[in-house]
Amino acid sequence: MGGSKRESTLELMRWVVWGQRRIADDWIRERGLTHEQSAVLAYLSKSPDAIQRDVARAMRTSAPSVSRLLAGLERRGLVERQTQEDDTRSRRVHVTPAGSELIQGFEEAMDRVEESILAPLGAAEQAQLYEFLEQLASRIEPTSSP
Amino acid sequence: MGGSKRESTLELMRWVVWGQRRIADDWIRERGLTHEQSAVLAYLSKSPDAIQRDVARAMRTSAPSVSRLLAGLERRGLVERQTQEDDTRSRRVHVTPAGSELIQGFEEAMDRVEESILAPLGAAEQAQLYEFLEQLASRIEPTSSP
DNA sequence: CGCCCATAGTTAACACGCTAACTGTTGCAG
DNA sequence: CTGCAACAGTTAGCGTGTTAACTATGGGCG
Repeated sequence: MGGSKRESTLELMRWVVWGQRRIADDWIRERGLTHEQSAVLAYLSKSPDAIQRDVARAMRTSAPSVSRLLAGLERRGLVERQTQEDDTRSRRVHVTPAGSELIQGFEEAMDRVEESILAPLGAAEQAQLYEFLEQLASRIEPTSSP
Repeated sequence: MGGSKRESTLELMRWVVWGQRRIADDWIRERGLTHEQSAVLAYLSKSPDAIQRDVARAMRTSAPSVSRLLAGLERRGLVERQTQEDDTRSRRVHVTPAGSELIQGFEEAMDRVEESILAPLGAAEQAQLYEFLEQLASRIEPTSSP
């Protein structure tokens, strides 16, 4: 009680994101995965020719995180990494059949989670929210290259 | 090249939040703190009689995280914890003068960060965005009690 | 050709999030 | 009064995010 403290816009955003993770857990934990592992598997399913650096950029995380994450997935037989012949620095990553089967239905499940989160808003409001966020995000992205 | 992939609303939100953390780093890292430590110090400055459980609820994190985080702050002399006499299970936490001085100006700095993030939107749009998020968040919060 | 810098990936160290398991205390029911 | 559930806090284990330092390869320039 008390504490009718006004939350900031960004606090609300953090919180909605947290709620989304919470709901998505149902699908993800059922398969013994983490959010990050699921996201990477889903990305790799759509980008079969990616090298690790591509994964890092797409997930907006660091190279060390990707290195560890993929090592874990490889240990479980969900992905495989093979060094390129023409450039032995980079390693191409591809999802194994086991990984492919495990991540099946991920996108649809996440879409349903998002729907349930956005449900309190009407279609027009959802579209407007999307536009607002797009404007904010577009000012963030270009800054990522020092 | 390629990948003009449409991002989901929640992806955009995660991304804006990430950008906010990035900008806030300037203020926080300057003082040798982390985001979580700053947030906890700021919260404790406004809630002097809090026990650790209160901190966990306010920060929306788990009891173990708070335990470790406060142990670290205590080691640096920024907070102190003392067991209650009437209920020895709980420990009241309060910020030391050193901690109070270090966190001085945090709220204002975070307000400025938020302003810079929301700058692309006009005042009316910011208000509308806030309302949308409030509606979404209000559907999330009550769910936290199983 | 050889030096130098950029790139790809790894490892290590620290902090944090979570769950599970544990200690210790409080309080209520039988 | 005894027993047991609820509660506060801690510890341990795993996975992730970050930075810093390191290896190794690729490509350009003197």
